[in-house]
Amino acid sequence: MHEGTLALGDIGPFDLQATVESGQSYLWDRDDGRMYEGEGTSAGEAWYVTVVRPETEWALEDTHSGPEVVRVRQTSDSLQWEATFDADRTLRHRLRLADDLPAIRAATADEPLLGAAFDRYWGMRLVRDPPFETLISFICSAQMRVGRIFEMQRALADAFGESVTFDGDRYYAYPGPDALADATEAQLRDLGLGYRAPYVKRSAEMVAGGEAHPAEATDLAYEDARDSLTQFVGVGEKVADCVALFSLGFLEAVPLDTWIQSTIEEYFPDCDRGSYAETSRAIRQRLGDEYAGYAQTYLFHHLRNGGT
DNA sequence: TAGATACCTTATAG
DNA sequence: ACTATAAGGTATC
Repeated sequence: MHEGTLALGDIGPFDLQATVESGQSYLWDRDDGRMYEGEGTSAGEAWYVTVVRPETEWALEDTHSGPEVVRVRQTSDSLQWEATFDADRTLRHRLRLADDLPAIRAATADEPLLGAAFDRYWGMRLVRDPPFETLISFICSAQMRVGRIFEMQRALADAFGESVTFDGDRYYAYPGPDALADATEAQLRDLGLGYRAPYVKRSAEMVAGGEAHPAEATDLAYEDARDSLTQFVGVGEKVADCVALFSLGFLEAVPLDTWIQSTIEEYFPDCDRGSYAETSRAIRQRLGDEYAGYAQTYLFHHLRNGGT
């Protein structure tokens, strides 16, 4: 068992529950099994656990080959973790612990609604999840409630993921491209994916067959990256923006989901330009260009939890 | 190119 | 109980 502690004094403002339960990542589970039961459910100092493949996140180094388990919880003054490997760098990377939150907030728009969102969830970070996992989980997110999206990813991992034991318990890694490409549409539908089942299978086949990989968009200019990501089946502009923002590090990406669209109607009506691309540009500029995606994520979480 | 419609499944409102 | 509606949309026509 590896373990470690990250002092909040070094990291800066951080909110673990908001970060992993706000609907940007569907790859973490609360250890008490009460993942995503709403705001009122106190996460307290609950542990959150996920299975990672360090070699896919650290392509340049690290020789780990199999899946590894890491769990983390937030205490009054630190982030505490336990894992099957040395998870320090992985956590810093995936939870974007190096982000300078005060500087990011200062660089976004001085709007009352946004200020309320920042105040309410101050410390929430964007995540940096692996590209394939993000691609598939957001294909699944279409017309789905956040709580059910978590369930679907859990079902996918349980059905097709590689297992690994940690501290006496069995965990399942997120299935890779090959596993999902080999799954039948019927199997995926049985997990409750509905019409998203063939999308998941076909996109997995594209990656497994070497035809394309979501990570390839990383080096493109933002809008080119978004366009490139829509080549995957089941990926339109909104899901492409989610992959760009929550995985590839395009912090200016603003996924135009139903919540943000209604927010635009109510608070920023002049930003509604008809098309996705033009409205996207307008709201991005309004929220603060380079960190507009951070602003979007705070707004989304705030509004979805009843904020006005 | 812009607009309308079908699509799986589940939960909640009426 | 039963139907309508909506849920972090996309593909197709």
